[in-house]
Amino acid sequence: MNFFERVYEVVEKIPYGQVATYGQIGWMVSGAPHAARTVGWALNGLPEDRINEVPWWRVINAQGRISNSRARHGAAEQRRRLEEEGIIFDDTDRTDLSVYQWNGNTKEA
DNA sequence: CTTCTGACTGGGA
DNA sequence: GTCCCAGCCAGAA
Repeated sequence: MNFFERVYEVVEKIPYGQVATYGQIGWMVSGAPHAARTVGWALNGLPEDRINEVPWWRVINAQGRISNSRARHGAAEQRRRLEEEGIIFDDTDRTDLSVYQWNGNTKEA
């Protein structure tokens, strides 16, 4: 299993209405505290056919903001999807991680 | 093998 | 609060 696939699997486990940070994903898949960049890079290589099955839009940075400005789909679409899930954005386009951040557990919150 | 880059992060200005 | 700089991991050239 490649690092990419592991990232995708973890992202797929993010529950509806919740988000996870790149650093969090990185720690879960590789155990490295600073693998966040690699996670973003992995999602950057996310195949188009997996766009609909991997909730990449639930992955944001540690600041609670969207960093995918350079991504293909853009931050606008990501924000729109998150808002549809009930996630509220601040005036500075930030979310409250203390409320929406995924605890890493798929079974119980 | 070495070098570069990236949807990040944290600290300092 | 925002902006800029240096460091981290994993893959591609």
